[in-house]
Amino acid sequence: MSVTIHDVARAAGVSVASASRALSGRRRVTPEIAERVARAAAELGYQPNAVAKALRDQTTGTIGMVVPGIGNPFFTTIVEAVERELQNFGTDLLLCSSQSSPEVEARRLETLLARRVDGLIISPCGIEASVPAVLDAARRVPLVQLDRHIEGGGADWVGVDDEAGMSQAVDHVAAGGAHSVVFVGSRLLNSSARLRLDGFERAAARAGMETRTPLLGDFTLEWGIEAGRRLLDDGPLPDAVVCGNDEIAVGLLRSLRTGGTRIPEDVSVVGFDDVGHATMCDPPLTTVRQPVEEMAAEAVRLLGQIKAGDPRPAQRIAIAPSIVVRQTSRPAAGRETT
Amino acid sequence: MSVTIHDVARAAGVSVASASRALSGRRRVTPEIAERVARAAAELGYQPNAVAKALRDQTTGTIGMVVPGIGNPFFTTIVEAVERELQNFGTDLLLCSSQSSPEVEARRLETLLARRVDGLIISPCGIEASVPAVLDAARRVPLVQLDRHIEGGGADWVGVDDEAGMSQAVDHVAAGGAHSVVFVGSRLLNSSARLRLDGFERAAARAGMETRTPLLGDFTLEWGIEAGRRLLDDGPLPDAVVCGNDEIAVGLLRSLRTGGTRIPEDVSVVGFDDVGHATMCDPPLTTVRQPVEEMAAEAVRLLGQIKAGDPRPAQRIAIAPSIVVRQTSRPAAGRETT
DNA sequence: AAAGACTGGGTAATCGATTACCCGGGTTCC
DNA sequence: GGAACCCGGGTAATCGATTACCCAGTCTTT
Repeated sequence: MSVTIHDVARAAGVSVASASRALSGRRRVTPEIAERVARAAAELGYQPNAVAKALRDQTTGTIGMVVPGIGNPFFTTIVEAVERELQNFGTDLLLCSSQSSPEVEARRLETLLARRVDGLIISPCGIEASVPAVLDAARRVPLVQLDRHIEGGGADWVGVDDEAGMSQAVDHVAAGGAHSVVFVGSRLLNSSARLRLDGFERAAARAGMETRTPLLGDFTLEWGIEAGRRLLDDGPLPDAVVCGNDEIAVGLLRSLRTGGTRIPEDVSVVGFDDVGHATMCDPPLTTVRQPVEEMAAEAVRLLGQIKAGDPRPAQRIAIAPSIVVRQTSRPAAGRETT
Repeated sequence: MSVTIHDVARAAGVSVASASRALSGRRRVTPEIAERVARAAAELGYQPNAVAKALRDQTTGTIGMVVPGIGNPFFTTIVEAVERELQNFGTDLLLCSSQSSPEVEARRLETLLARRVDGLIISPCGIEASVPAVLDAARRVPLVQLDRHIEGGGADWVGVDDEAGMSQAVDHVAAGGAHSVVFVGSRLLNSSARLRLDGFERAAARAGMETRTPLLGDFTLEWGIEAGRRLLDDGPLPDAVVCGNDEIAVGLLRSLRTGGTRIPEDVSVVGFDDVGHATMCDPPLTTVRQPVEEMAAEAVRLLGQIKAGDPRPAQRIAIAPSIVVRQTSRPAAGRETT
């Protein structure tokens, strides 16, 4: 059994109230008592019970975070960013994975709420399927959606302007001389998948580029590799491929190159996210960078502003991404017709 | 304010004791009361407060896990495996990153203990630096070390037999005809780094192979790339390179190949861990597989056996790894002298 | 010098769920 | 018919930290 404030008080020969005051410093005590309590606490190795404190204070000092999975490096970087950001507030992170399943997601939200987290940050795995669980949670505790979001405006959101990002990607390959472009992304179950495809299609139309039916699978390396093979099989390659995320782009790169395609001479490839290893694939990947630190900071800031139960209009904060040009795309200078 | 069991009891017109009994089923109540309580709970949307329950029961239903970082894919897979394993027990995981810093690690352990986790799983970031924090934590709560461990036998451990793994790696390249081999690993701050180097050196000596001074950096892709460049600069390449983990191996592969080296014709490369993308790099990586699921299951099982404060000799469970041969190493058949 | 303000101490209520303990009414058994 | 038991209900203690509230002593102020 561990040592409580009663033990400390007894050892110091004072009441629990004095012990608590001496330790928290929230009311003056005589130096004499402060000293005795401090010594007793140190000798006994007293460590306050956070559970009891949480019950009494009605606040746990934790926020819950639910992401589709930590296998995807984009989510691990955003989790790390959120964790760093929360450290400034002495708040701990309870991390859960929904394993891209709306049922698991709903269960995880339930247990986080039962544990009385002070707030929630979630990247919902489904655009429609996650609606009830997310809205229900948002009604009970401050909640912000980060990166992905549900349809409708029921809950706050911080993320990137997918439309603007896709515009940059498409305009960039167009400036590099591409006339035809194809999109390789994920099935349209979540908001990122949907908005990036939409953004791509609008941008391609605006740029007057020729497109084909998009290839939609998962946001994984495996699907990128598979999609590359399909492109090779399906006859003449497009001038450019714009991908829904970097995992797909890296996989695609790999299978196009093993198929003998030169990147970027034959085909330009652009990713999305700018995860760590985008710089380290071969050749280094041109991609649309998500300002992860800024998004995390903004999400935490917004979370702090929300007062539970306050019927305030939901905010949507879309941060502008920027393209970072590396070596999988032809530069604007080298304009050549195919 | 959220709905408590008192609200449910009042709505159902019974005492809190009856409400609690009806909901938990831990003592019989009349069907009449059971029914009324169930209806009241459903109507009010009652959800038990896990904080209050934890305080009363002296158990939180959570275990804490501390890993050096979730950027390293090996740790994300092992975290996922542990999470899956714990689900079977209705236990939640509180995940923390030590950011490879013993100070951060000690702080994280403190806050997990303050939150009264029922147990701890840790992969200590330092072999010596983590000793006090780990032993102190182990004294207060069931604790098992997973993968990495501190020196001495002060706390239980589940991991892989690094020595055996390295033997397999070295014997495999030797069987493929290699006469010289170099080790590329991490600086010797943690147990994995140290034991893998030791294992490598003993195995190389036993196999009668020529070695050079090992290259030691970090367990990262970046270091693998850098180490590859150094090998290329330092004159004639060895017949084989054995790496401390897969990240290093993948990076090394990349820079050796861009330097014009053929893999595995000129140099065999072997990794360690068998993380997901080892199959998907180019060419697919020969590596020593860690049985992550089994390790996670064993760690959870062991954790369940430990009774806090029970002075029981610490156990060390080393699971045998096995090499998985892919295409970065010459097969035993193709024996050729260089 | 008396009244009021201030200081620093202690007692006990509080947070919410569980459960030890008690009690009254109905059965059972001799 | 009366003692012993069982069953199912309620009251209140418990977990540990914080703090509202109270009180005694001291300091100010007029």
